[in-house]
Amino acid sequence: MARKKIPIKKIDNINARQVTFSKRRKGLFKKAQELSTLCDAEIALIVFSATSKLFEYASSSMQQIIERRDQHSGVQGSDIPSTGKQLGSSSFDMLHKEIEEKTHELCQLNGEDLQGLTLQELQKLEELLLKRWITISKIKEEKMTQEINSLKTKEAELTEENQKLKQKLVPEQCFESITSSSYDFPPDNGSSDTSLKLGLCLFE
Amino acid sequence: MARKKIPIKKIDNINARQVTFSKRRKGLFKKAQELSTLCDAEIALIVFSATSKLFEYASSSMQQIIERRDQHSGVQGSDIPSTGKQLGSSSFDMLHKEIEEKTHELCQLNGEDLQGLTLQELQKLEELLLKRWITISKIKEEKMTQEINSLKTKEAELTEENQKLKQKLVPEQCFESITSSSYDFPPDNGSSDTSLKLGLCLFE
DNA sequence: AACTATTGATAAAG
DNA sequence: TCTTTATCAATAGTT
Repeated sequence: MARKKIPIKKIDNINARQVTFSKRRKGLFKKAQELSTLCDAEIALIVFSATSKLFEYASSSMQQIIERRDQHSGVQGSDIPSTGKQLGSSSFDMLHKEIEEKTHELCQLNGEDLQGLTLQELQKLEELLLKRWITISKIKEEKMTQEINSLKTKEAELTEENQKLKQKLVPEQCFESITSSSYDFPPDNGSSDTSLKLGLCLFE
Repeated sequence: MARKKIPIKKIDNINARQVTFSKRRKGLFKKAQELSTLCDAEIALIVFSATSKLFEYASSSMQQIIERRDQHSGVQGSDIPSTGKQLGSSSFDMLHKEIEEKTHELCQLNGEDLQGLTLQELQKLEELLLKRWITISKIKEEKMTQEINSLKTKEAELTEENQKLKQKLVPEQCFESITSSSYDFPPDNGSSDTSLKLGLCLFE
């Protein structure tokens, strides 16, 4: 590029590396912004320095672009049928629907005026969305845990009541069967155990 | 850049725009790769063309870099205490722990040799990780839904049995209380309703 | 896609 | 760090 051509390999001199990083980073961000403007492209650029400092550029919202990429990857190469939704998980469907609605709302609000916002405004918006997402995830998990615990408590109480009722009945009378279906469950193990031991094999 | 200087604004001519997009995109990716190599930086670059085609470069693993960025953002501005983990959601903790362990394992496996892999190898690795993540999420939700449904079924069956046992008892004898604690639940509403209506307000 | 005249980016120096 | 400047690299327009 200048006074001399340099080989593309890690610059040994720490100082020179720092200087080159500053210069080239600036250039890279400029090129990204130009490409975005000239060709109407949506671009996200994340750079971590060797010292772990974060620099980033996004032509619109960083989070939005990342999610868009996730969708692409998911649609392209996913061999996973949407099992979760096929089962009667109405509560999750409602949550997902709600999140999707809100995301859509956000897109509409910003629409094409996204270009008019400052980078700072966009970044704040983006961070806000991320936080919401995290919050929703945590709330969802918390709710599900609560429901599971609540149901387990109910089960235990009902089982206990059943035991006592049976004790009352047995010594005094009839041995006739009381219900048609069997409901003497084995001690709670297996299918109802929430713990998952997934046989993960990351390199196949 | 060449024969003539062009203003940095959206190129009107569609053909010219397409050509410029190809050329400058190639240049941008090269610059990103060079900066990464020269200065030991971790870089992720996502580009969507105006026609929604996805192009991406990542110096290591795209997903890893995005997650690293999430952590940065999260640590900086998160006002969310980790509520989920404080409650006794042991099953989730186990899942999270497992995922974290596997991710760590992956990092160690690649280590600094990440640079030695080809871009294609890295992209495959990255896609694989993303797929794993999606799979795990879906499996997790499916398992939880199954457990909730299973518990609800148990509850219904136990309740039915209780009803029948009570009918057997009541006409024949004793009005003494059978158990010490009360377990006459109100008809299932409120706390155990999995449906969430989160009062989301995305702009505050 | 290939060429080339220019502009733009930047390595080294101050 | 900022500026300068000599050079190299990218690319707009052309073929």
